[in-house]
Amino acid sequence: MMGERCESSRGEREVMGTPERSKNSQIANSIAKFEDSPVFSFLNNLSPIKPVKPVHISQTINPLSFASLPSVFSSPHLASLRESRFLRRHSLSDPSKPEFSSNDGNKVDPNMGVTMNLDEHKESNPDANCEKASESPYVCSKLVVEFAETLSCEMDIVGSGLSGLEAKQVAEYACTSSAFVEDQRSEANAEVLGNTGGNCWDSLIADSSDLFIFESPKAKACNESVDPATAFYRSIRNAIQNVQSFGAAACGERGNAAENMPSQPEEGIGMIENMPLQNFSGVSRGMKRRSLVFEMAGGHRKNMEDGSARDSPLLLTNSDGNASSDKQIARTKTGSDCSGLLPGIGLHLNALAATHESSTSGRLLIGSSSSAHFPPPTTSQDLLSSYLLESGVDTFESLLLEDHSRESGYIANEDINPSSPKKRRRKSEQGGDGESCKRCNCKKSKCLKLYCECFAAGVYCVEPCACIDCFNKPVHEETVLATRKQIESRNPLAFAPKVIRTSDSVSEIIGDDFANTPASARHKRGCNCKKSGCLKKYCECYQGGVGCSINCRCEGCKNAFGRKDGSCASALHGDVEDENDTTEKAALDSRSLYKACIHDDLDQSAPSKKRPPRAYVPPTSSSSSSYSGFGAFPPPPKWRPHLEGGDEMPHFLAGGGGSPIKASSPNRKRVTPPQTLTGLRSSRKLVLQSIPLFPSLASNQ
DNA sequence: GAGTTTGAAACT
DNA sequence: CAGTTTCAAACTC
Repeated sequence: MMGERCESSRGEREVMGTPERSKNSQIANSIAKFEDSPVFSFLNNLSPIKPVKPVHISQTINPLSFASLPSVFSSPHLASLRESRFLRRHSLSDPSKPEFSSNDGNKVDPNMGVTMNLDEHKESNPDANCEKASESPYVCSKLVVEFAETLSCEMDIVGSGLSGLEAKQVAEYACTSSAFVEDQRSEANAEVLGNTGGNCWDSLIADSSDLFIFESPKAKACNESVDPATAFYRSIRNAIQNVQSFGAAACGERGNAAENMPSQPEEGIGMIENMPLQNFSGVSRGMKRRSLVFEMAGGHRKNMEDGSARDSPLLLTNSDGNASSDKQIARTKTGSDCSGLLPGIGLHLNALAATHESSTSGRLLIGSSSSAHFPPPTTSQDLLSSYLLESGVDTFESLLLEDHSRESGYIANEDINPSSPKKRRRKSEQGGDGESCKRCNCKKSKCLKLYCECFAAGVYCVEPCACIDCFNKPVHEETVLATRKQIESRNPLAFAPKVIRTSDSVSEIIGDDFANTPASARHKRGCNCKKSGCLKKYCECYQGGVGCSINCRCEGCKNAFGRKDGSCASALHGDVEDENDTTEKAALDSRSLYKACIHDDLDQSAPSKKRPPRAYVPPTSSSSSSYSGFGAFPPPPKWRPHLEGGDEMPHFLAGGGGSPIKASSPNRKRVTPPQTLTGLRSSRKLVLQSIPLFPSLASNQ
């Protein structure tokens, strides 16, 4: 019967491996099926295996709910990485392997939502000690693989330190080491264990190692291993620990790290054990946030890993039998989240942010701002993240102003359910984090056009949306994807942020001559305003908080952040000759906004009578630590209006130069290559260099 | 809350 | 490619 279970689960996983057919619901169903099955009940009664609350597969835009997917923008490189990883992991858990032919009845499907007590398992398995010898290095090697792959992905995206190739080589090295250990492990199993039990345990680890809270004696034995993979892993871990210690020390005012470390030594060790992976995964998680939404298709494979292994409630307790909390589950999720990177332009931009961040700060990207779904900083790595944030390095997200401004309302604030769209809007405009409360109000577009802010932002509509006949929901995934694809075919940058802006705070931190960066350099394209004078939020430039540039075709531009003609934003200096009250108000707003922004770092309350454009809401003091990464409301960027006009534009947005993306701008808005990029510093160059990672839509079709 | 204005997006 | 229509947000009253 147990063998059948293994077979069954394998078959199911193979099905799940088919992207088109692997869905969250299937995962949920499979988990539920297992838990509801008599077999599960039987196991539950006979063994220390305990059910764990299944992970809820919600329909919200929870990044953990949606696997990343190879959307049309998915990077081939990453895809290959993911693929190789997938295959490797799959083979490791291949039931056809000798250990899977075990007659032992204690086989447990990796996909099952169970908690397994390691000690109990060992007791039931007289060869556990032998298994310890063979398995530990394997586990470590798995970690090495996970980490190295994560590193590869991260480095690939970040573009700093190691090149993608180098990182990949690291990953390959790790894989080689892993294979070596795997071979040894197999031999050991064959020699010592033969066909006896406990081998499904190996498969469990193979499939779920990244999820395990694993600090059993085996893991400790792992630390004693001398295999190169383990050594590699250890060195990396130590390095990161050092950084974390540094971060914790630097965050002394927030409480020392020790205070925030778990009281349970085991837990603490486990945390450290998992730190490297988690830290990277933190970054990736944040990055994933935005694009997860439409990534269903590509997420299937990931679902197989994430859903069946990582996101499954499968847990291993440590030797003390301490059940790991859900929190730990989240922490233990590995950095393989990189698979979720770069699914779409938004993601790429997230990656850009990260690139910019790492390249400018010269620091390894460790940790990220915590997600709203994640616990507040209570661990050393969280402290480190906080440190980074407080150091002004909180701006992976800050680059994504437009994304922020749009997305911030869609993901994080699901607790607001105003009675009417306008109330909702008003409420969002009045609330402290009001900007994050926006929801769409579409009536005719079915939320399948760029008119819909949710759709345009790459997120599903959520309940608080007041849209009518909305199709922008997970249940209409195929429609959404098809529509999105269609739109992207028309304009590959349709879902790109309308305004790209680097982080002022970062610039300040790194000493960038911020004033030398024209606001227009961040334009995706210019506005086309006729009547608003670019002084109202009708104007995308104004709304985005950047000045107009020659890319704009606006008439009578009075953009407070920089006029098209390149003149300084006179509105900011009070010399605007307003033609009417409206424009005057706008100018006042702009002044207020400017004041608010320039004092942002000191006083994060906007003194303006009206709320500034939502993209510029000064962050609350707590936002940096509580806001959730890219998709979920990045702390409003610390910014200043850019007073210089100009016509610089990122390469990739310009659609020229080395970018594979040709922006066929609707309305034929000029999307021209920058005439000069002299103002771009090295960090920005790195950002641009990473753009070619975005495969054009055409290349994927 | 209803109605108007606006400009992006979509369409022809 | 230019003109027109549609659309939903922004805005006003």
